Amino acid sequence: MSGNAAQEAWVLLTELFFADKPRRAAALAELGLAPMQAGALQVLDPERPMPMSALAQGLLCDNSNVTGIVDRLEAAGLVQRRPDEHDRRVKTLVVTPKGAEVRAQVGEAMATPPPALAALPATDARVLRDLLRRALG
Amino acid sequence: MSGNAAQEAWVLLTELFFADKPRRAAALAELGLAPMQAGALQVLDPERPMPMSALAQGLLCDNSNVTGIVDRLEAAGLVQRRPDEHDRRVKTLVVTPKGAEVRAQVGEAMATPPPALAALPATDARVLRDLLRRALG
DNA sequence: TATTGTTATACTCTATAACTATA
DNA sequence: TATAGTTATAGAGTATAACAATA
Repeated sequence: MSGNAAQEAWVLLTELFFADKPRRAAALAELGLAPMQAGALQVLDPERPMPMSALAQGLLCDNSNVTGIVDRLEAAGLVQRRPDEHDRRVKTLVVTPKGAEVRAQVGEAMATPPPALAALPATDARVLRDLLRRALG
Repeated sequence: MSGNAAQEAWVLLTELFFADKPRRAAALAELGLAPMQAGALQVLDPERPMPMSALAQGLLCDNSNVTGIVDRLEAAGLVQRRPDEHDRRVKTLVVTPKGAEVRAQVGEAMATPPPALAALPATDARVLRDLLRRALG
């Protein structure tokens, strides 16, 4: 069972992610965001308002969870609920200018690789990136 | 800023992890464990009892968080608190036989790579594993 | 005085089911 | 009937500060 390279790689990746937990938490705390609030901002597109249900799908969670998350983003002035023009059951989420700013900061913080990756020789980094592009492509 | 291979790789890895969230949640739900309970079981060593504080360190969280997590593991019969022999402030955590069983199941579930990784050609998987081994030392 | 583990408090996230208003 | 979003409820994790027992 231990002669599986993909499995070993996955375990190593899990360790890499877990070790990065404090850095992510600190970065989000500095922006005043809880994890799912940050995730929601990333899923939302400032240029393309989307319904609550689309956000739930993007966050891989239930519609009912999204209500509270959006409540808090709205209270922070980062997002607004707007009635949909065609279906009056739907509420469309608009990212405010301030929300777009914070969103960019979140994106930057989350895209910063942890030390172990940042320290990779350029060749290795490219090999890794290309391999992942192919795998997820 | 976008010409950074390590950064792109990190973003792809984040996506890979995020997409795997439902699978992990389902696997743990089947074992009747919440995420941090599963993490605690992984950090604990059935052969080497450790203090609460060591578990907190392993979980990268505060001592106060561990109290509740261990309460629940103990209620489930997976772990026991035992007084330390040398320092009466310390409580030592012992994994029960049932705990060791569940721990192994958690380990197996978490080591299962997501589809995108499992589908890698053997050569790619080895390249990835070796690269990560080097990066994480 | 410092440390281990607990308690208290307040907030966030999760899962489920019931509810409303629309369709 | 079915769907979008909300509400209600209960459990779980988080951060912080205060606390008791022990060192």
